[in-house]
Amino acid sequence: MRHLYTFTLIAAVAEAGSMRRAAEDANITASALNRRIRRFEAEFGCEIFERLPGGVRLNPAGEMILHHFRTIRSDLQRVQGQVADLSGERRGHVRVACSQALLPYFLPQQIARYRADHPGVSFAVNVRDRAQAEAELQSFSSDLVLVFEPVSLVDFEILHAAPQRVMAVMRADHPLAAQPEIRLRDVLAQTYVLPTARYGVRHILDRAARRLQHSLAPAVETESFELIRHYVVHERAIGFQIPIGLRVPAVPDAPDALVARPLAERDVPRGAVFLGQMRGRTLPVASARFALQIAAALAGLPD
Amino acid sequence: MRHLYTFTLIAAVAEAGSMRRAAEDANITASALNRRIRRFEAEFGCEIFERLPGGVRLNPAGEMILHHFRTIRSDLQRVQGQVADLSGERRGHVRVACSQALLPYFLPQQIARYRADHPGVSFAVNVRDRAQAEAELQSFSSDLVLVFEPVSLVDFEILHAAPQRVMAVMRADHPLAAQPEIRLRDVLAQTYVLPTARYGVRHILDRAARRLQHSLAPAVETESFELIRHYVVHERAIGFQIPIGLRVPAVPDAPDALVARPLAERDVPRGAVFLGQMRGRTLPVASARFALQIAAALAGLPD
DNA sequence: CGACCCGTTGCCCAAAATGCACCGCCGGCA
DNA sequence: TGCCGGCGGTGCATTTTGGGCAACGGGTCG
Repeated sequence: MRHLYTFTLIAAVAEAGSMRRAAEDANITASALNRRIRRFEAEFGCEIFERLPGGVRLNPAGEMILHHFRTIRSDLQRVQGQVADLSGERRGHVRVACSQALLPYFLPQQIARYRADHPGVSFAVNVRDRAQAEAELQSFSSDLVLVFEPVSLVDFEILHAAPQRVMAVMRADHPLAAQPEIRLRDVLAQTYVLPTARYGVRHILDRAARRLQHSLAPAVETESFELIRHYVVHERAIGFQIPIGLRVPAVPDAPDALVARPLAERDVPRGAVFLGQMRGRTLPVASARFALQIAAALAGLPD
Repeated sequence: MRHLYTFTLIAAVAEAGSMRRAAEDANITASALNRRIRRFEAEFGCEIFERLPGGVRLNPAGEMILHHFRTIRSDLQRVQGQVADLSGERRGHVRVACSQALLPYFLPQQIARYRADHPGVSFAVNVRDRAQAEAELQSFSSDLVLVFEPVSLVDFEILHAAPQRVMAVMRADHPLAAQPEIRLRDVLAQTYVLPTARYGVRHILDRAARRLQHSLAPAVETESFELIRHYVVHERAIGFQIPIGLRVPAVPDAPDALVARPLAERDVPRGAVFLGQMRGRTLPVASARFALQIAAALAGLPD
């Protein structure tokens, strides 16, 4: 929208850290940009940037302005969505940030189901770790977040929480695969593969290991759960994942097939997948409806 | 602010019901205004006015836009207030809509007390009946509402409720003045003066009378509680008011002095003065602090 | 000290917004 | 029925706004 152009530029400058760089990105000259910002500051009543040698940085007032901007922009999009909705178009766009575990099965299925009813609604799905996901909400970059074990819950309004046990993933012919439930100390004696500290699974395992006076020594540490999953086939190691990210047969049909066994709950407490939005925000219709569907689906999960 | 000019014009057109009249008020020509609105509609994606012979009217989409505008305008003012606050100026403006009963004693005292600490904060006080007050909140024309017995409570977020008995007001030499508590049927046998149906006191009395299979027949019906108060001196009638709007001696010092006696609670249930704001809105600092003070003062009221 | 990048400003011109005159339309009224 | 007045909308000349360009002063870094 035309009337938000100045705010867009302010956001660009804040991100770039320099007017000249932001001006290049926005395809205008630095002088024009500079004058827009100076004019806004005059109107608003105070400067919103600290001028430093080498660039600019938002001051506290500027931070507030930027937040205000993001609020009204998302609010305007919501209004536009509602208007489209009342003219019967039922269009919209849903932006979701989620943990890796939601990618292979859960989200594709849910999105497809939603789009079967509402083909006019498009989706943007971004993979984010726990901390990034919450930042996405605060900056209004995502409407919904679906994440295992969120970090701070500041500005995070919980729409639903689905408990998830941590599962050990291994080849069917792995020595531990015979047990229906696996003790953590048995895992520690084996070769195992872990996600990095940014992820909820690792966080839970770290705490559990600390309680056993152990520290974790993974053979491989990675950001990719897909790598974990494939790696355990090659080295007969143990990987970890939560049920929502798994679809493996209880009875394997081949020795190199994957099996998943829950970790004993007395060793490793269950975590939860949280569905959340920005606190206090009114979601666009499409996002709100999708959130309802997700919440229902999470509630219907086994376990 | 410059970037809200179009919205301001839209609001003016919506209020005036005609572009030409709104253009005159805004000191621009009708053509300029018309083009602004047409351009906005093109940008926004749909028309926001119904074109009628004789003028225009907001359609549902336009109503949403107007509400959006009022939201962001008030939000921007809040941000400006916060910015001023963090630079230590402690300025602000508080807009209160209230019932008549709050005018003579309660609000003047509270405002004076607040301004003693924060002389930079100014106030706007408007008298509104119960329904108008709630409309003021919805249109962001007032920050706070202080009203006896609100009507619908739609979008009305209750910050505090202070119970208030209905008091009968009369001359000290009135026959009923001897009783410490007055029965409604005794009142009905006398001459009495009532506020109109818009006011909470009347509403409560109407219901109470209906329970006694009576209907109210006031000698005088008026919108002004001040008139009621002065009238009962002249005709020895009975008036009504709530304690917060009264400051009369328990023991009168002259036969034409006013006395107030509570109506028996088994006849007339107590009502409440509600302090409220627009639901979900974040108030400017000054308004929020003032609301806290008012809530504390209401909580400390006798009875 | 020079090279470089930064924010900022004066000058000039293009683009956007406005004012003015005018059109077609519709309801009210003689 | 035809005229009048008010309405929203449009073409055109004009004014205002905003952007591009070049240059300045100030700061850092090599």
